Amino acid sequence: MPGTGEEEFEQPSEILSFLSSPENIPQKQPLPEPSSPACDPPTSPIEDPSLQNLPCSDLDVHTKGITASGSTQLSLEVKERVAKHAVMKRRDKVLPLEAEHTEITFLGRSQSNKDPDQARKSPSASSRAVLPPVSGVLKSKRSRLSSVPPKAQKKQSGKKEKPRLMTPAEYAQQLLETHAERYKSSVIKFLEGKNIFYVGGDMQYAGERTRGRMELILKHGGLLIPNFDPKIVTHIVTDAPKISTLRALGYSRLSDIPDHIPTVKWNWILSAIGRTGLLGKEDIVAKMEEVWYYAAFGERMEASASRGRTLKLQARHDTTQGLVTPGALTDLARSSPLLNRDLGPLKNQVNRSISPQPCVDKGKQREISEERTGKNLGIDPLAEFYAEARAAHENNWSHFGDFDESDSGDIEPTADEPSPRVSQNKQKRGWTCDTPQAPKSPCVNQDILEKLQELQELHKAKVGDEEHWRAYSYNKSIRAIHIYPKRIQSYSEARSIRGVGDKTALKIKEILQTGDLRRINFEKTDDVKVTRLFQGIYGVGQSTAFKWYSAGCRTLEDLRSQKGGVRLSSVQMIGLQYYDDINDRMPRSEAKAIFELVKPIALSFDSKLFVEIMGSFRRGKADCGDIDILITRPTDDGQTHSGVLKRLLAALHKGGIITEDLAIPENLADLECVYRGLCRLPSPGSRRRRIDFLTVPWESRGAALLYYTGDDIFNRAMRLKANKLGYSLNQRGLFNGVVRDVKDRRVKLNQGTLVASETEEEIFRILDVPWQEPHERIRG
DNA sequence: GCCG
DNA sequence: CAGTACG
DNA sequence: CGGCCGTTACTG
Repeated sequence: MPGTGEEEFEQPSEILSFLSSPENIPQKQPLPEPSSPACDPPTSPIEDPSLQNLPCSDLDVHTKGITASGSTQLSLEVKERVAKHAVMKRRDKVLPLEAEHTEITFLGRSQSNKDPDQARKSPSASSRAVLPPVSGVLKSKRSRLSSVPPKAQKKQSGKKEKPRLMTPAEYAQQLLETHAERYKSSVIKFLEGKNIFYVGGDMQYAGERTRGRMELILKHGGLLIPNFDPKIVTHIVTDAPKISTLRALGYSRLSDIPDHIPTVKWNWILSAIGRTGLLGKEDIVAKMEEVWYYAAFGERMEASASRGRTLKLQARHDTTQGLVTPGALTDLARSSPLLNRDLGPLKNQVNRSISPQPCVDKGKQREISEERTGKNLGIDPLAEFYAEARAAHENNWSHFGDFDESDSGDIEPTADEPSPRVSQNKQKRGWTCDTPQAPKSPCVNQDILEKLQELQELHKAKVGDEEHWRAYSYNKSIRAIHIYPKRIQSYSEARSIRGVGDKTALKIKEILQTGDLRRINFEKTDDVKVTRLFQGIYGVGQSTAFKWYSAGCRTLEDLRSQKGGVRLSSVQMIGLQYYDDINDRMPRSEAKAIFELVKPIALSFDSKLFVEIMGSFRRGKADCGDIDILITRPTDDGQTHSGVLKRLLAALHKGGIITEDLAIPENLADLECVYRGLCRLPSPGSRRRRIDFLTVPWESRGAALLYYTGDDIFNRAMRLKANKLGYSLNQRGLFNGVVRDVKDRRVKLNQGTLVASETEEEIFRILDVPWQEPHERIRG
């Protein structure tokens, strides 16, 4: 990936001439072998590395924490609404328009209109609100990918800790003496009240990494303890191996560490830093109570876990009373609650996509942004570390089971000491869209998952609604099990998980007992295998696949030779031709490269266009199945984007970027169009990639962003919730007062009134769904 | 398939 | 209209 | 027992 993220797009004209240069001759892809292994449909995509760990409890904290009273009220209202709606439904299935709701609607809209600038001031807004082309989503993504230029921070840190060699203890001591002035910058002091002993590894020399980390600890309100003292220290933070850590502590065994002092990895702090834009201080602090999750050594985990809330009290006790905590620091922390995003340009880059609390009410938000505008801090010496934190946050580094040591015998929290995660997981209510999920990649129930996934795929390939919903159901159980923290031990434990019913629990039991699931081989019949193969062709579903199977076709070659008289549509023909290309995912960088060819062309037609890449790319995935591009345009000058898609497609065709059309909108001049096609990089050997364009009216950009960002499961969950609340949500907006057919609830008799559509957060808020960044919207 |  | 696809 | 996203959009 090319680096800095600062490079500007090439000039449109250059691009155009490049595109039309004769050397870009599309080359034919070889046809895939009939039974090539790649024929298997893309099953269970690797989990997104960009996921973060937000346990479900965030929901609670969300609503009671920073979330202002206003939104709590909204919450309540939503609850009432659900109840009311349920009753109404039973009676006559007609939805009332409530007066109180109109008010909310009004509030919602006024928020988005009143202060359009505000979105821009908030660094995270770029991903939440639609912005003019310059500061779009892409930019924030790019800057995140790139590493922050180290120059700026070197300068400052060089000034302070000259070449002088210091031990970590000495450095810590020095910091303690001098830091009060230095860290008046506004960040969330989530380490306040915590006395931290940091072990970097080398006890003789405090390296750059150690020094930086120590500064970060102080910067976030933590108290750095130079020399370990179990009476003072509340947390040990270490990335060093067991031996060196023990040496630093002066102990000989891990068990010598007092039980009340959790020993956590640096990730513990990193992940908190990574959340500073997403959560408020209380939320982060609460989050950090889950020290067991970041345990540095497996065998120390229980000690940390059982400590639980005693820690909080104790920490407070130890510190605020006497120990250092300079007053100035505390004051500042208090006066600037939510701020770590305005630390100058560098910092902004790093944190740009972080969002504030979704539900923060208007007044509060203004407060914050005003406070922010006054500040003018220079370059943050710690920018590099923020980048690191950001990355950790997004890449889900700190997950359960990620221990440096191999001796993790009893990772499992004991049954009588259920981890916070367990209770969260057993949540009995709530919508799928409400809770950001962070599946732990090495899942303790991996074997079960694999079997169920296999079964799901088999059912998915079959014909009929019944099978369809069966597969759907498997998907839900799989997700539930994936986030279940413990190894499932029994039928009843499996049953206790929401989404796992009798049948699945029985299957799990069989897997536990025999290590196998006979049902899989039972279902894995020849027709399913072939059907699955055929459905890998774009434009072929269960129905067609089965038809072809019935006609005697068994391989892709059979289809090519039209065995049994089967006929392929033109789209299916293309799908067959590029079977492997279409079914493979592309690296994120390639999606970006293609997008960066496309965007300037569009902008060359009209510089006011909003052109953004959506889908899995916007969700931060490392690989993308396709490229989804959203196009719209503000209408404040009386113009629209009508017609640009037509021109754009023509240019892309001419440039050999778009090679095949799969679906062309009926009227290319409409403001709202969907185009699907294949494209490729204009370089030799490049493969065909799926590309989609979606154009929408400017007013519905929020709903469109929401829809086009996905993922699919998240969207369905949002729409389901909307429906249950009496709304209707689609890519055009959130509607209220929809009257549905009494006989068939799915049929709407009127389109309802528009409630929200201009910004994503508006829709989140009205539906009372905690705000989630694109990368947090992964449910599949 | 699961859930209400 | 059914089938397929999109997130 | 009915619902499980969308009066989604495009193809044929």
